[in-house]
Amino acid sequence: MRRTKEDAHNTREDILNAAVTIFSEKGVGASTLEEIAQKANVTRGAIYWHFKNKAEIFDALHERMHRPIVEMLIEDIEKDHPEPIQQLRDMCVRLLMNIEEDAMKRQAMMLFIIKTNYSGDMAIYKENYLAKKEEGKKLFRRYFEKAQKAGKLSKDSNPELLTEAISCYMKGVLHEYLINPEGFNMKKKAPQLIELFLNNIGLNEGN
Amino acid sequence: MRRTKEDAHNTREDILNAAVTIFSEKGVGASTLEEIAQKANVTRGAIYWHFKNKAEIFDALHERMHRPIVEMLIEDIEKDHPEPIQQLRDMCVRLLMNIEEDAMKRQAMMLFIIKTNYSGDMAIYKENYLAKKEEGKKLFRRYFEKAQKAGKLSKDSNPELLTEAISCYMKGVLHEYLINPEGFNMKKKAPQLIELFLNNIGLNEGN
DNA sequence: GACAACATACATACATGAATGTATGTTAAT
DNA sequence: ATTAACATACATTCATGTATGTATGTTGTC
Repeated sequence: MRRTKEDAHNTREDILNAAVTIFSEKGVGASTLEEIAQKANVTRGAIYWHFKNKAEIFDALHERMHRPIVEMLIEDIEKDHPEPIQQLRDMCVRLLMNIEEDAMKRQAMMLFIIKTNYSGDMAIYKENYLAKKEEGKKLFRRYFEKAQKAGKLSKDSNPELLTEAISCYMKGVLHEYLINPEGFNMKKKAPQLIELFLNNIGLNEGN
Repeated sequence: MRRTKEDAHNTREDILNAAVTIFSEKGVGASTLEEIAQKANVTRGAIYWHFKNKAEIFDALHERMHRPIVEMLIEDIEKDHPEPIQQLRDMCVRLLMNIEEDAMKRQAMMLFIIKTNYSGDMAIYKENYLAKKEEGKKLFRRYFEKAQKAGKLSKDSNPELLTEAISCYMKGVLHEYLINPEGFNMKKKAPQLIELFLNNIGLNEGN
């Protein structure tokens, strides 16, 4: 039966929210539309009304789930801070902690780093994933550029390489956490791991 | 018809080798026994003669694929070296390079880090994965312990934390490489990334 | 040594269930 | 009255697991 536009919008949201949960638990490939429908309290017919297939659901999720994390970084880098490396350090710790606390962000990371197999039907989304990853790296890079401009990074530092390194490290820490959340004490480890790495960057910090 | 024991053994190996390739391309969940059978030039009947199901193939692969990497680390750590941190540095670089060059090792990493969704039927293998990961970490730790004993690590260093850090970092670098091998220049980046990282966590050469 | 009986190592055929996509029915908004 | 937003029914395909067929290695008996 026909519903209001608001009801239809809510149904679509329910489907997407259900999909996030199922996808991030079971992986995209092993999730069925029936499961998603049940989780959303609708039938598969409703899913097919709103989306062409599973891949289109994934597509709809893609941007919306990256956004909060990207926005967090953008918001932070645009703040004035006398010590950009310290700023980056705090940001990394905060990001890791926040991913643990905020289910939406955690599911986003789980979905894109662990639970999506970018081959077969999903291969077309690898470009999206790589683009988003590159976007995140550019944001990290801005911290180093800011530090360099402020003279807080030694002359022989290479922002490109530092960006690459912190990206790898953050991904590694996240992967370790996401693969076994109960076995990884994020509150304790995030500060330790990040400080260990970022402590010696720009040894003229505070000069 | 009955074959020789050697023929049967060869068939089993063909099946396992085919499975590695298919699994590491398509992911375990999206691989079918028919594909593996075709790759191995046998029928599904042969697979069912040798293995109960897909999971049992995965099980058979588990130990054998970790072994070369673990052995590489064991062999290295057991060598006498006056500079254990330098030794670790070289080992990390060599490991990354070797994973790029050696298809077996690369497929192993691809399979266990990227292409296996440890949920559903595969959830029972998560423990195996975590155990192997822990084994690798213990080997990394031995470098730090060796360095500490040789007085090449400062008194306030924490081998546990250093082990955790290098493990996360190596995983991050590998993940970056494996998700997009064509876009990652391992020969150029591995030495740079490893040197930068170890320098920044206070493991400067010549300490 | 010859040969029959048995069993192995597959190949092929059959049975089934699950998931997807499409068609059709229903009902309420517009 | 029309049509959107679903729910339900139908059709199809695919992958898995099981059953059966085939032919050759192995072993025991004569």
